[in-house]
Amino acid sequence: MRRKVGTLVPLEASILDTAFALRRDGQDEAHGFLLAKVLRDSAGAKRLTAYGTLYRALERLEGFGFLASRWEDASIGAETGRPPRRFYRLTASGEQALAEWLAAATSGARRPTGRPVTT
Amino acid sequence: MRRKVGTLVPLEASILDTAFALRRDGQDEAHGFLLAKVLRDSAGAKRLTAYGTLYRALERLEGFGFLASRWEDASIGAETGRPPRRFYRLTASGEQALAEWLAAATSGARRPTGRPVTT
DNA sequence: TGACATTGCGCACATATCTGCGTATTCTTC
DNA sequence: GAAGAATACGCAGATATGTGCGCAATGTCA
Repeated sequence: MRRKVGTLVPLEASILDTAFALRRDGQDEAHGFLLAKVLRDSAGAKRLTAYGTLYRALERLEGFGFLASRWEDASIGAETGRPPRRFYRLTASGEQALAEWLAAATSGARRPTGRPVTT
Repeated sequence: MRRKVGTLVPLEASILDTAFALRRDGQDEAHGFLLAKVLRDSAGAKRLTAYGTLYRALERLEGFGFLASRWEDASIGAETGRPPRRFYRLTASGEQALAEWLAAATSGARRPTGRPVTT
């Protein structure tokens, strides 16, 4: 898809947007699986059918410094029989990148998810 | 299937047998997923298609005191992105139960897995 | 031996993360 | 504007464990 440097691809913008919305609702951190669910529900539905896509996007966003991640306290995962979760948090530059993307989007192209942009 | 009290069902015997064989090969402990693979390979193939079945059998065996389990050091699971593993170890009474089952099996009925009984 | 109760077993799915591979889309360059 | 390069996306599968549900197999009792 060849990214224009310094730009977000729509999925990345959706992720940052979702992380932003979750934080506004008191959820400072969210793991990939949760983000996937929220995205799937809120977005025009069929968005993000594959998890691999999301996890790779999260990796990219962390690489850009737009998200920061930490592993869930490992001792929790055991005993629950649940895989360990990786929590992502929106960074200041991530927030800025989102704002810029939204600004660019309103002045022309398409909007992030298909759902109402964070009000 | 209604178990005759104090008896092992074939799957349980297969598990204990496999755990015994693995220990003989230097593997003191094994997690469910590994046991499933070994069972699937060694047994007459089609055995144990469902993991749920195995995990429930492991639970039973632990309840009987024939297996003891411990969770893998939790910090390992994170960073690898792999679910935490639960390691099972054959206990003395488990070994005895297996021996009794084998004795009962040779004097009449079917053998554990379909594969050669631990030589 | 036949009826009934018990329970093991298989199937499907949930929880989380990640990798490989091929396709499709986008950007850049001529 | 078209050709080519870069890469995001979807699909499939691996790694581990667990639960819910219904059928089938087994043991017990009359």
